[in-house]
Amino acid sequence: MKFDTMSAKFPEYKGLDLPKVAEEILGYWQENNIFEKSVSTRENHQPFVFFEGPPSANGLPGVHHVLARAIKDIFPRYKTMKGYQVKRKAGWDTHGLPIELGVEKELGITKEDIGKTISVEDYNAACRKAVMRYTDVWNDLTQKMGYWVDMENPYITYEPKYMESVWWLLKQIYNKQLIYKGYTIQPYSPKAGTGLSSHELNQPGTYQDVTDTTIVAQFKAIKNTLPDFLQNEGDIHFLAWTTTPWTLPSNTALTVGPKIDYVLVETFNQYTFEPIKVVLAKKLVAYQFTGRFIQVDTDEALAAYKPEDKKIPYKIISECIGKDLVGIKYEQLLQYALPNDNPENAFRVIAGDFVTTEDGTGIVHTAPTFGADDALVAKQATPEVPPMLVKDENGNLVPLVDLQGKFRAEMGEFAGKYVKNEYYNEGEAPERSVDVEIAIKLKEENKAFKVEKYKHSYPNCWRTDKPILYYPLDSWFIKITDVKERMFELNETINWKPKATGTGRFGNWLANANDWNLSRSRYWGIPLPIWRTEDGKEEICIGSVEELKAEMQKAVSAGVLSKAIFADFEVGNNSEENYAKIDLHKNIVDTIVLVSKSGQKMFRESDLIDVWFDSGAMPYAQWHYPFENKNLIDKGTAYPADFIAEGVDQTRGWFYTLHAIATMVFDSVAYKNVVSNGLVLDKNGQKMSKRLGNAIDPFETLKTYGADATRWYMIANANPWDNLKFDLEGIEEVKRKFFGTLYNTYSFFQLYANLDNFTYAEADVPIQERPEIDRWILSELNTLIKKVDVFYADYEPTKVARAISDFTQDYLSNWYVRLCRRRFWKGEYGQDKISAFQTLYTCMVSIAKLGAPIAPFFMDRLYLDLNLATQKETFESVHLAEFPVFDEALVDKSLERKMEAAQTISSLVLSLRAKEKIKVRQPLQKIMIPIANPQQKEEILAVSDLIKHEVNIKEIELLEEASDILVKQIKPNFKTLGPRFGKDMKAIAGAVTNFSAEDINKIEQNGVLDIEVNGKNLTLALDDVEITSQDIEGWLVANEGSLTVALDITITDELRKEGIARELVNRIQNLRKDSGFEVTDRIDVKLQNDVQINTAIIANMSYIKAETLTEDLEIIEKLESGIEIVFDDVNTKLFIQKH
RNA sequence: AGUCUCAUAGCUCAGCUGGUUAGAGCGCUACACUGAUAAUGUAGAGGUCGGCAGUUCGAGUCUGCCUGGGACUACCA
Repeated sequence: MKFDTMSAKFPEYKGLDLPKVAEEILGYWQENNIFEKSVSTRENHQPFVFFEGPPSANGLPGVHHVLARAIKDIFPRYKTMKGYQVKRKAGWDTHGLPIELGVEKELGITKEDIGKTISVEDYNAACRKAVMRYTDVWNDLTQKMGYWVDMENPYITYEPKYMESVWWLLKQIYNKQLIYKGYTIQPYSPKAGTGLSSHELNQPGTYQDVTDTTIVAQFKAIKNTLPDFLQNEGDIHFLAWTTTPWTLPSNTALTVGPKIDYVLVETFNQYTFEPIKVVLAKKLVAYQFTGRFIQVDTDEALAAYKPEDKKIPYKIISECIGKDLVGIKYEQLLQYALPNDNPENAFRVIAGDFVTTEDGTGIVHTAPTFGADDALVAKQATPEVPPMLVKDENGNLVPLVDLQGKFRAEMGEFAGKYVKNEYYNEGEAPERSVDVEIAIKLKEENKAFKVEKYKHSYPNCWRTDKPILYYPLDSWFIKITDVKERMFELNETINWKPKATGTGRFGNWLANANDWNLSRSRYWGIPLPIWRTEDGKEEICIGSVEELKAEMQKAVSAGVLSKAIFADFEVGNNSEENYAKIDLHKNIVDTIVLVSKSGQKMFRESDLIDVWFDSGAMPYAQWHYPFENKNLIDKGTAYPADFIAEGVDQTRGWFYTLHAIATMVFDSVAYKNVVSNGLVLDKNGQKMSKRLGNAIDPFETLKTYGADATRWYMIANANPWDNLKFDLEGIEEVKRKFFGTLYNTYSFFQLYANLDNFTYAEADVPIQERPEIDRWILSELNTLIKKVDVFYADYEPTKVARAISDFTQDYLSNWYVRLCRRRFWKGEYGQDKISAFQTLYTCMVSIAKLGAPIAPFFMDRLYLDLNLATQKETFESVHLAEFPVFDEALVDKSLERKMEAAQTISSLVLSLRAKEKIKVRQPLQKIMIPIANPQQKEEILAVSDLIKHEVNIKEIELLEEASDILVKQIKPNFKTLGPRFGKDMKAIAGAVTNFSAEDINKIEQNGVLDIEVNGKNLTLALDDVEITSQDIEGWLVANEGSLTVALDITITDELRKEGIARELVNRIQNLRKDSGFEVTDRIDVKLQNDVQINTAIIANMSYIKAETLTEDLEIIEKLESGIEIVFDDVNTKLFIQKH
């Protein structure tokens, strides 16, 4: 495509084809490097920093990416137009479990095969290849949707430079002593021998209903630790329920809800029939004492119980709250082992907020080795409750269950048994599971209050289909708990859109943040750069390739490493060639053995770093900081981000990791403004998914509707943070209503501007010399510019789109152009016409600029087309142009009000005409409008010509308020009266509504009126009431708000003739058009004689001729050719021909 | 289960610090207009503002509870 700059015409189009516009403009951008220029022309301008959250190229893009990326695109474009330089580096997230799982599926292998049937090297190579599979598709979408991001030099998380920066960051955190290795309870599959990520746990079908043996166990309190009020009650047992009896030997605490009510109940054990006193939540007494139990009130009833009785009596003897129980110690239930550390702190009652009274007993059996909540609550207790960990053969602390899921040797008769029967091989499982055996044992020892089967949902390993175990695993953590307060503080300075996500979801999350588990026992990711001696006493964290080389050198010298790798890597050489020589992935760095200070071998900790750390590191790693581009970060030119945007689902993902790393390493925010966008649902509000078949293909959509309509629809329809119900019909509507209107406006302009050779060659018509309506639309335009600028600056794109489209449709098209049509095609090419052209041109150029960030292709087309003929600006693209500047001098609020009044009045008159079935073509004599004050009078007079023309009436009569033909109505002003009179409001409202015409007159004239309500005297000011003229006696009246219009519907003979003349003009114009005449052709007209029209024609001859460019008009007795014309009582024939 | 979020006309959405008659567009019906015409105008139908309580002279708007949709986190004796 060519843009012929010498042409002086505005291009003409056959129709609106948005996809074609997008395609052409995209080609234009590419040919002329517009994107590059949008950055390079802003060299040395203030930077506006944007971070691109990296998508994974492993999956295909969906429509939701179009929304997310439209938002990411809008603000950088806006800021560019505002003069900022906005660099936008694309990025790819290349590591992580989804990629690994995808590769495993493709290769038909499982995790266990890695390192066996396939080398880690080959496996990683497969991942590397797989992850960039769809980059072409992504690049294609990026271009077609008009997303400007630098895809030439993206950051890629698997590149050595990126990984080196990640290591550096991690080392900074390590040096601040925020990294430690510790246990955490994780889902673990004993059969697969691996921990499961939450992602794996969320696979469909993971949770299944299983029936387990559950036990309500009796834990015997130690007497001297009981509070006073329980001292004299004899033996007391706590009741605690478990669905996993095999964890009972690992019990080290009981947890109660501090605010929950508990009771002491006296009764008998149903298995041993021994008398017992038990503690449980008050709410759950009825739930536990079912079946054979019966409540009694007296000690006698209790005492009367005999073991052979069918019913077992129970009696509530005292009550307390959970807090009162905290600190009580109890005897260990199953004494096989003691915790290795601080056993004296075990076996006591602690408090936990997670305790509920939904089921069980309200007292939770707590085994910190096998439950995440348990571990947490045990840790929070003072002193800490130790987990049941014992020393193994090597002196390491381990739980009572080994990694195969078997009880350890300490477990006596249970030793060597699997804790779940499902873990045995087919046919090898014993008849009684460990759970059942424990139940029997407890029953015999008077330690089981109740044993029963219970059905609940429990997660199974998606690979082995066996139940998972919650098991403590070794992991590396970042001590977020140490920095969360600072994170919370820094978060307060971030501008979140919407606010609630920041203060609510994110803020709350920060306030209760747990330590960040960095470890992933996978293969394809950034390895933890920590090497450790076997005893774990010495370790080193590596923060650069340079450091690693130095350490390897030491290791070689010490003889623990045979040969240092990366030998030909030159330290300090940041060239791509140099970095191409190294690879920091697991398969490589695991071969490196380092030497400790004391001369021992150190091996790399085998885990990888959580991929979320990768993405949170991008502000620095994308620049290979601090090894290169140090100033970009240190001087703040590329950090922190002014703006980022992603889906709400990233709140605890990317938004979090960015924030965490920035806080820990730089004590800074990573971003100042963040927009979190909602989901894209289908038109019924269902989540889009391939499975449901309701997913929309983004390419299809862009191809059908074009990027502009799609983007405009997505942005205008709902706030970015609300979920979008995506409906193709909505795009269709946007196309028709907004782009169609704008296109029509342009076509209209183009048609007449080209006819008159308007090229904006003349000097601007001074604003004072432009007609009222021009000044009005320019005033509205500037009001719009101001609003839009504020909305963009405030990250409110939806408000921007709606404001622009309201202006375009309501003000520009439906009012300005409609009322001004004649000015464009009638009369001389003089000042008025030039003013009209200039005004409309200005409006359209401004709309192009204002809307360019949202509809980048169409607005550029519009801008270029307008500019083509005028050469007013030298920019090659609207995106290189400057954002319109608000000119306060052009804003005339009073004029805006006047025009609004004109519109309201016109619409009232039109509605009256419609009611009376008097068509607008029939002129009427006058309307009357009551006015409240001189200002209103002046305002209506200013636009009276417009009104007269618009509704086809001859005169407007303004009625002063004193006029007695007005019927007035009065209403109280609640806003002023309410606060003053409170409870008396109702009475006052009643009184005011019942005011007589006399009362109304009085308050109007005196400005005040004294009234008496509820025996109180009070004074009403004019402000306290609203007076409107509701009616004019004997006239046809309509009103809206405070405006009232009365219409004179008498049609005089003269008016009737004029109506006929107008009707004829209309028919002639239609015929001209149907005959295909040019707008400028002059014609001759012949009309057949009709009694009705002759006098009308004669009376309005010059008018008819002027309107229709008629040279000769003849009335002929009998017209042979010509078309028949019938209206009202008229029946004639019409013939026209070129003069 | 917890945290957050949403709920206004058949559909998509406005509704400012509470002010008495809740708006717009689309769609539907009827009528009009016709040198922007695959547009436009006017009128009509269509709402217990998710439900229940409370605060208030007054609640779509503030508070609490409940119901339903969604997101995230967790998976619990």
